[in-house]
Amino acid sequence: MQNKINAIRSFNRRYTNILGLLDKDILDSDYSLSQVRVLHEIDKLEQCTSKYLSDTLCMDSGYLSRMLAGFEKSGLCIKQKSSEDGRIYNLSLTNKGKKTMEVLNLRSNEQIFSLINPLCETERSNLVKAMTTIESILTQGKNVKLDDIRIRHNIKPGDIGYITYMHGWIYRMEYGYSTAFESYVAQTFCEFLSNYKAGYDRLWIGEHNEKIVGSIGIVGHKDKAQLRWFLLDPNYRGIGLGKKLLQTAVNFSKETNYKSIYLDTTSDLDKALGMYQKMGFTKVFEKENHSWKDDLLELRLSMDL
Amino acid sequence: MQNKINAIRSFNRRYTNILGLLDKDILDSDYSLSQVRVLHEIDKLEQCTSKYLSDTLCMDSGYLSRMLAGFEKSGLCIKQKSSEDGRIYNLSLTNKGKKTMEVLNLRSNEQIFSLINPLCETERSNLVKAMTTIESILTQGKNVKLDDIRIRHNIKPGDIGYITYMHGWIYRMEYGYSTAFESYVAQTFCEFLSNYKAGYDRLWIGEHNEKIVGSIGIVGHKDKAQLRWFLLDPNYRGIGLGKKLLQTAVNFSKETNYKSIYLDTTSDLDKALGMYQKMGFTKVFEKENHSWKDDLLELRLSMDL
DNA sequence: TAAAAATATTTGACAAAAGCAACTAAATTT
DNA sequence: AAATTTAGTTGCTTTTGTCAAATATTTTTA
Repeated sequence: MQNKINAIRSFNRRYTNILGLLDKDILDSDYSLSQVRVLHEIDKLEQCTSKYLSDTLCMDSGYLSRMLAGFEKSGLCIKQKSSEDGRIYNLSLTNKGKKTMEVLNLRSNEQIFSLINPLCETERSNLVKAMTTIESILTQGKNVKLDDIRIRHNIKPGDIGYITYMHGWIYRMEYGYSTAFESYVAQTFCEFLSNYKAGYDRLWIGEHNEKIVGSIGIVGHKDKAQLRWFLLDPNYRGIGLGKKLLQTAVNFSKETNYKSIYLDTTSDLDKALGMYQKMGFTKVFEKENHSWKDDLLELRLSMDL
Repeated sequence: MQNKINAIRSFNRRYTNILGLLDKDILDSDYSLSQVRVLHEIDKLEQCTSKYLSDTLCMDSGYLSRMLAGFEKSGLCIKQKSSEDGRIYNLSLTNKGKKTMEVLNLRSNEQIFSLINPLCETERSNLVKAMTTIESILTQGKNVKLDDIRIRHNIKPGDIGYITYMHGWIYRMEYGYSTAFESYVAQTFCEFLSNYKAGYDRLWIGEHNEKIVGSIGIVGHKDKAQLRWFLLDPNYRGIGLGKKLLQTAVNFSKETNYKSIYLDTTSDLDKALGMYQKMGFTKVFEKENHSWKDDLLELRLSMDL
């Protein structure tokens, strides 16, 4: 634990410096960092109040009041007394305010550009993935919407390994599975890729800012489609991504004229089980399997298409 | 590119808030954030100067001068005129200053603890890994020392997939290899794990804050040891990690009484090639291989033990 | 239903933080 | 030896942020 705390503190110190450097530039403009943060919030929200700002940005309300008065005086912002509650003033940017934000955004974009410009494409991507990971963990997946997730089905270098890795840590964390399970997953991917037939086999990958957060696949066996590798990063559950992936795979199976679709799963994956059943899958048989964990029932579910 | 910039800006905004919350607490102490940052730097460095502080922390030298005078007055810090350069004053903490830092560190640790306490162990680990990734990318691997890297050889869930993933993106980035290569790597791991004999086969993993940054393995074939999966995260090169991993694998092979050690590599991995030759490996044969890329020579190197 | 409590915002007074520019003293370059 | 550069200091100023009290409105309570 102490090692982790030290690593986090080290990161925080470094990142404080980086943010400081980025903020320095903003200060070249006529606005201070706090002012820009406030303007950004007003711009983002339709219904913004002073209370909201002081809460989310942790600013003194008196300080804010004066700042907002300043914005109003310089024509960036207008205050409108709420019709429902006379204590509240709704804040919004004027056209001038919006233009100002555009300029500030442009400058900020340029800044970030020059930060990541020296990096190669892979590094940039890894950087953004890591940031996305941090955000998703610290916000526990809130603030992510289904539309933010892109689903693709071209397989790129790194995908297979990363999805195997996800199977490893997620099944370990949630169900206590051993390395043997991950090895089994790797095996299934080896088979998948060596027998891969475009148009009949497919792997879908759900990505948030290029970071893989979910997967599902279809493997053809004559007229039957096998559903595999259905997995969601725990911080991306509850937004409908699982349903969307499942639907995508089922739709593909229908379009490809498979007669039925089946999948093997285990008794402890109750959440996924419910999703399968809702989609129309029914149990075909069950048997015991102790490869990855004790007391495990292996189930086969199937659905006619 | 714009997507990445937006993601980074989103992260920066969120992290500004998080750091702000953490800093709030520090301000409960008698010291301001800037003061704590300065004290921390003086504590960290043996030879610290005002110039260094104003450069690294981006602070006004006049402001710093006064702050340092304050520290001296309250007995936290002493200034000593340099014997080599009369303009320079070396800064160091007094015992009182060190004790103050201890208290501040303790408080900061508690703060971070309460930040990550609600998370589960895997999330904490993933958080730290992501932070380590960001630091390593933005500092291009500077500031990492060999001692920071831990080498282990127990295989944990996620390891196999992650190392496969690393092979995928690194060989893609550096040599343009296709997904076929990653699939081949996955295949080798499947074989490795299904034939695994403790004491004869081994996989070493180099970790920085639990993030995998390098690997190497030995697979036994009767009296010959095969060296495999030698890989370094690009941002962790040049610190001697490659040499250490290679040495570890060679030592193990000697101790296990293998008569010789061999490896297969390709002509384009010139850096690794040099390392192998320095270690005593010599070329046995070469042949063409176009599986992963055009115009590739496959080489076998070997060394008697 | 009127008084009390809570909430959103404003205002005044003030202190701390930060920045700029001119300045000293030592070292380096010309 | 004079000019320039560098490290750090000092005086002055502005900006930023805080605290407490005040105002206006709404909600709760008796």
